[in-house]
Amino acid sequence: MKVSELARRAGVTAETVRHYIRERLLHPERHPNNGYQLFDQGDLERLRFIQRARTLGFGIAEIRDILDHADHGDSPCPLVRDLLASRLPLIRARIEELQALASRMEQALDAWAQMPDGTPDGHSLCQLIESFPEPLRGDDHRSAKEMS
Amino acid sequence: MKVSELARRAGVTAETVRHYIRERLLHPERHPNNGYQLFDQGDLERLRFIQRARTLGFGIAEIRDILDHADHGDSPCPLVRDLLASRLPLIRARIEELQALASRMEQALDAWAQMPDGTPDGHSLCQLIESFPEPLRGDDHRSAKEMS
DNA sequence: CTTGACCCTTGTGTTACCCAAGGGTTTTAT
DNA sequence: ATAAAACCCTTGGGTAACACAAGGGTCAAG
Repeated sequence: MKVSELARRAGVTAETVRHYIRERLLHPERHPNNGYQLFDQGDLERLRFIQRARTLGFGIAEIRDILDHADHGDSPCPLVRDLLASRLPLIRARIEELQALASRMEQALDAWAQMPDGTPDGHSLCQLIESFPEPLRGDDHRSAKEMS
Repeated sequence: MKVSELARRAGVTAETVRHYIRERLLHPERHPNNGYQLFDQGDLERLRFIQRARTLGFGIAEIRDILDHADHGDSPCPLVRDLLASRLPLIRARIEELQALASRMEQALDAWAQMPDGTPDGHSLCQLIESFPEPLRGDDHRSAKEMS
């Protein structure tokens, strides 16, 4: 099958497939005449594996490592376990950040009721935001547009 | 004060300050002789405002809008409220995604105990990942490295 | 007067794709 | 058979919010 069909069967875009090829996660054959990239059932399974790994939070470089191990006949499972174990706490931390963020937002919206939103007097930009505590240091945010 | 001092007082790097200048969130004066960027107390407050807005999940473009409104004498509060209200559900959705992700990861690590991780037989890459349900469509992930 | 500590601008890298352009190929419909 | 639709290829640029390095000017202290 060709790019678009593989993509359709896996439920991704053709661009995504081509991206994975560029990143060497997939190694399709080439039709000798026209240079088209050709995939078989194994590639479809491989792509589905990639998708599952992505939902588990693995990055492309990590998936490439996993696949390379497997391609060389080594079991990638211990690698996967370590990656999973090391990332889990980060995810938990991220969840807490976002929960704190959501709380602040709700708090802000709730507080809106008893605050005037008149024109700023030259000192205040927006009472609502200005009344929040200072970030105090530490990586926070990196959250908004990421979510599309 | 100059870039580094402003940065230090606000608890960010000088690079971040320069980035905000490039993005027109800050408009420092220039020392006529050497071209150094000079900030005053108002800029420090402005930078702190930006930090708080960032922890509330606002993007730089949105903060620029907010600041521009205020600079023109308009109250940015209604704008802020709308932005907050429209982003909150996205954040909640993102939290649920990550919680599901964490659950899958824990489930995977727990299941590890009763699974052999022998060399793949040519069909299985990693039982653990392959045994997961297919993504089934829908934007998931975008989570790992984002969290540094 | 020479370090060392800053300052400036510009350019590159990060993540996982999306999208457009320009140009060949294959399939389909007339 | 042929023309248009549909798909293929590669290359290059864009996204968010900075970090970092290079190359070069400036300034305060010893």
